[in-house]
Amino acid sequence: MAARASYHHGNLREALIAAALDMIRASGPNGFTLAEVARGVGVSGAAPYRHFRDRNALIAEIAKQGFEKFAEELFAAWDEGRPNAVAAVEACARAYLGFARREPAFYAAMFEPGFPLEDDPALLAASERAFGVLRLAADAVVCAMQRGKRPPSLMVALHVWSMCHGVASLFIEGPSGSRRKLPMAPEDLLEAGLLIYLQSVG
Amino acid sequence: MAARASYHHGNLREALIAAALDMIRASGPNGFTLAEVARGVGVSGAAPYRHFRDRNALIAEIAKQGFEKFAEELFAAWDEGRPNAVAAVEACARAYLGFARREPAFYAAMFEPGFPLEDDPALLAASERAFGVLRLAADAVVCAMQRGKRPPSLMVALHVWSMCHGVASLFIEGPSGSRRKLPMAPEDLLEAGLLIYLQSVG
DNA sequence: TGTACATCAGTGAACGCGCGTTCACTGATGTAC
DNA sequence: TGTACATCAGTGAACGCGCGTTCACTGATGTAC
Repeated sequence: MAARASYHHGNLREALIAAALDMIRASGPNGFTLAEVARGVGVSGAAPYRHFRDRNALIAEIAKQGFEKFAEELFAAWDEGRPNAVAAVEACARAYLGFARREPAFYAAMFEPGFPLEDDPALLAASERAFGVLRLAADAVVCAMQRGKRPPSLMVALHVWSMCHGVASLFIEGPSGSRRKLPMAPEDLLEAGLLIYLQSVG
Repeated sequence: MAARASYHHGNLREALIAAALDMIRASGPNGFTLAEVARGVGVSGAAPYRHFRDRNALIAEIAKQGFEKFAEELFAAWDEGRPNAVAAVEACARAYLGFARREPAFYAAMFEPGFPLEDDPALLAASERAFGVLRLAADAVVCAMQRGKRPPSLMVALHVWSMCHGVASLFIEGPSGSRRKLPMAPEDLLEAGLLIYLQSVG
C-alpha cells in the first residue's frame, strides 16, 4: 500500500518479513497471505519471489530468525548458571514465556509453521540450537546433584521444555486464539511448577 | 464423491463430521475445506448449511464432541482414584497422550480450532468439563497429603495439564506436522516427569 | 570523469484454481384427516 | 387405507473473491574500462 519513492525498494526482504510478522500476529501463520504482505509493503505480488522461493520459504525464514532470537534470549537468561543452576532454569523459563508473550508472531511461526521443520534444514538446526540452551541448563542442574542419583539430563531438559511449552501454548495469548483464562500469571504458574519439579529432581 | 441411492442422505450431519475428521487428520483444522467435505460425502456444496451455520460451526461441533470423548476417557482412566491418587493421575496422563495419538483430528480441532473457544459457549463448557476431570485427580492427590502442607489443587491440576499438553503438542505426531523426534516414548517421558513432580508435591 | 554494459530487483498481466455462502428451487417424507 | 399438504433436506447455479505462481518485460544500479 505505502507508496515508494524509488523503483527499487532497498530492503524489501526485511520489509516483507516485518509485514508478514504483523499479519501472523493478527491471524496466525495460516491466515497469512503472500499477496497481502506484498500489498502491505507497496510492491507487486510477484516481487516477493525475488527473495523467497515460495510462501513457505518466507514462513521458514521467520521461524528460523525466531529460533535464533529465542536461543539468544534463553542463553542470556541462563547466564552461565548464575546464581545457581535451579535459579538459572527458572530464569530460562521466564525468558521462554516472555518471548512467547512479546513475540507471539515469531512463536506461532516457530511452533505452528504449517509444514514439517525437516523441510528446511537450517530451520531445524536453529530449533535445535534453541533447545540446546535448555540442555545446558538441565546439565547444570543434574551436575549439582550427588553422583549416582543423577537422572539423565536430556530427560530433565525435555521435562522443562514440555512444561514451558505447555503453559505457553495453553495460557499465553497468541494468534491461534484458543487460550484459556487463568486465575494467576502464567509466569507464576510455571515458576511454581518447575520449582516443585526441580526440588524433587535434585 | 460416493454416489447416493436416495435423494435424502439419511444421516448427513454425522457423515459430514466423519469426513471433516478425515480431512483434519490429513491437513489440520486450517487445511480443512467445507467444499471438499461436501464433495467427499457426495453432496452439493450448499447441503452442509442445512446442518451447520457455517464452516466454523462444523469445526466447533467436532471440537465439542472431541472434548466430550476426551473427558470420558480421562474419567475412565481416573477410575475414582484407584488404586491411589498418584497412580490415577498417571493413568490420566497416559489417557491424555493416548487420546492425542489415537484422535489427532479431534485433538487438533480442540486445541487449534482457529477461532476463540468463547465463540461457542457449549464448546467452552465441554472444554471445562474435560479439565474438571484433571481437577478431580489433583484434588485427590492433594487430599492425600498432610494438612498444612497442601498446595492449591487448582494449581496442581494446571501443572499436570501443562505437562500433558506440552508433551503431546511437542512430541505426538499431529496434522500440524511440526513434531520433534524423541529418543523415547512420549508416554515414558511424561510418566517420569509427573512422577518426579508428584513425588515432590506429596 | 565518462560511457557501455551486465546485473538484478522490480512490474503487470495472466493462468488456473477453489473457496464460502446465498438463493430460489424441487424431491422425498411423514402426518392429519 | 388413501389423499392433501406441510415440512424440510437436498440441488445447482451463481456471486464475489482472492490466492499462489509464472512469464516476458523494464527500470535502476554499479562496475570495468
